[in-house]
Amino acid sequence: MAPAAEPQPTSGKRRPTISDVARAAGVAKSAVSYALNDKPGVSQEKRSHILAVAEQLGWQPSGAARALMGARVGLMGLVLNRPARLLGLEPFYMELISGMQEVLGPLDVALALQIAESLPDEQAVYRSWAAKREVDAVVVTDVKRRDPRLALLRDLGLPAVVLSPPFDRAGPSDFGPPGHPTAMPWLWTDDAAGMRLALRYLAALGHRRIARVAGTRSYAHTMARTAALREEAERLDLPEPVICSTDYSQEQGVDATRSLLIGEPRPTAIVYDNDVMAASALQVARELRLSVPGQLSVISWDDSMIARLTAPKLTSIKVDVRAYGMRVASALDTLAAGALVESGPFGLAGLEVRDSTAVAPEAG
Amino acid sequence: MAPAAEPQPTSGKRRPTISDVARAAGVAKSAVSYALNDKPGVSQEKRSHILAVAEQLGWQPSGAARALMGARVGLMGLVLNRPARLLGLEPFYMELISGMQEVLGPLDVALALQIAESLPDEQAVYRSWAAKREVDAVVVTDVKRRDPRLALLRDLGLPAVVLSPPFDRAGPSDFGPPGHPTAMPWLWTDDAAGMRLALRYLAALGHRRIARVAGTRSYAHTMARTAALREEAERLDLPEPVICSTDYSQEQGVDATRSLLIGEPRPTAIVYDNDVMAASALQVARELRLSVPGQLSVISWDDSMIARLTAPKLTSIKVDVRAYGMRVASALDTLAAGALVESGPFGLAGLEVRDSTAVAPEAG
DNA sequence: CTGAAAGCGCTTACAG
DNA sequence: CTGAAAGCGCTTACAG
Repeated sequence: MAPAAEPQPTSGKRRPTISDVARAAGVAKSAVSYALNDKPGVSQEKRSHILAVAEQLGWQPSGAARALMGARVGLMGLVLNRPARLLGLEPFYMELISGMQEVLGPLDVALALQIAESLPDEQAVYRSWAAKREVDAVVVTDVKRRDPRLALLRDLGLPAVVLSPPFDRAGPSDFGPPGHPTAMPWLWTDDAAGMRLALRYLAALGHRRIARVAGTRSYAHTMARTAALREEAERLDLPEPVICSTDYSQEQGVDATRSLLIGEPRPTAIVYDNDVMAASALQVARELRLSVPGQLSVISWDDSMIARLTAPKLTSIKVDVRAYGMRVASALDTLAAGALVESGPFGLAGLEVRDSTAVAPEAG
Repeated sequence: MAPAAEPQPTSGKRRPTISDVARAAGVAKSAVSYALNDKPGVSQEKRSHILAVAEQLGWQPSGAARALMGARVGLMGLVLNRPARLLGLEPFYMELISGMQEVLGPLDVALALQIAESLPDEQAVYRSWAAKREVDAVVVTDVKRRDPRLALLRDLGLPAVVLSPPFDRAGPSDFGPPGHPTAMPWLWTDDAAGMRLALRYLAALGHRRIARVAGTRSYAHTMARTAALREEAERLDLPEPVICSTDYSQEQGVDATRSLLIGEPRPTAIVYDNDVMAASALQVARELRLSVPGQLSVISWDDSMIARLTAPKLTSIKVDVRAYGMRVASALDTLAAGALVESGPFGLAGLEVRDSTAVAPEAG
């Protein structure tokens, strides 16, 4: 944080520059610059005098001038490319942002938030940010296979943290071997592990007909979940799970749930890709006179506040999104300082068991 | 949005400046500047030639250099000063932001988001932003009486949109008479009207013992709601409503609800200051074996997604937060352009009637 | 260790 | 209408 509330020298006046400080301290501009930036070139005595004068005058650095010199601008970029109407509904982002700010706030860096309507729009934002040096680094979410944004960011030389699992074991092309730091590290929560956990738990409860209401199909994290679901079902000798794709919205969640529940054979458990859809699923179950968890078990993803607001409360795959945000923020800071960061998974997925899951009806 | 995807001239290279454009076009730097900024001083012919060359070279303005000259920086500031852990829970902010971006995105301006831990921290952020010219204007929320931030922003000369109702009829001191545009306009949703609406509806259903679980007591909007509640209750000849203050969190909402419901006389209806607390109230009612809406009517505020996820769905005081955000954004843009904006209320409060309200038990 | 000077990329009076 | 020049606030070689 900036220094505590100082009385404004003379409000409305032009604010002091290093020339003013130099004049007041009786030294050269360069001496002031060295002192202020803690660089060699001034005696200890002069240094402290200059600092005192600067503080007394209420001097503050000009971000514009420093940015002109190529310094960090103290801003990280985040472009959200989901339809705006869905954003208010995703606690994930607010929690991510609040975790990021936990780290960035004390560093005095803010988050530049933009909402884009399309992938080209999002890329235009990156171009503009890179050209204007408006941000030090960006975070990229919802990555698709051969995502054009990644190549663009590399060309632009804009450091980025990619919030996505890699597409295969070997990892994406500009990914490098593990232990190889890069200016575009991938940092992901362990989607596959979360899915396996949920599936094993349901299987242990005797469920066999397990369905899934997934988010956007082309995202890497969706694909990671899907692959894990299929593999684990096979390993557990369960029938192939039915998967419905949605855009994460309440509406599509409701539709998918309804079609699953009126289908044959009816699943006894459904895993959802977010809390919002799982919560609306409860209403569909009620509408169809199916008791949860008696006749239908429901597992949600994210474990946001929503999972605790419903009745019954939702069993949820839990990721510590705030801690994830903090990790992402420190990666951004490292990149902004010109250093490199290693790719890798973040944290452990857990299962928060609440009241929406129970033994399968046949097994009961 | 920036122009569509152009192939990078030579990626990794130094990006072109107006000097490069001038050289390539065979004109003076000043001519380029005039042409690029659509100012007089170049012939039409040269102008279009310069524009073509600039585009061909992939020239982009340097935000830093322009900011040095005092131009707009294309960034609006929003400091959130609620505890970070509560932010993920407030759909209000995400909806406000998404509404703002609806307007700001096409203007190519981003939102600088900071989370502050305290009022002094928040003020430090404003000082720093003002000194570094890091934002063009800011939005201020959760205003208290004699809020020090307002005087600070005025002194700093940082234009601001204040998201709060005024404290009294005459309005705050730096508020000016209606119809008087200012660099610090107040824009508020009609809290008083929303509260009156809710109260009249409950009274019409026969409720008399009506309680309220309020948010932070010192905020102007909380006070506006409280005043409206008291006045309207008196007008309707109802007993004075009991009011519990909270910090908007689920936990405090639960505590307040429980203490109200085990108190004597027990209220037959409770109005909540947000959706989160109202949703958790349903769980307290269940815990105490009180049926909603049979024995207890519940009204929430905000009408976010949460109101539709609970069972029963919540009757909610509805404000079009996204539209509000759009209005706020255009006010910010006007201020950033150096013009003034009039203070005033925004939009109409409505009541979205769902399943959490019914006739009062005595009247049933 | 210190001081005068050039330069970052742009805008804007100021003479021609 | 055009061109050479100064300046925004800072940093950084470069001589003393």
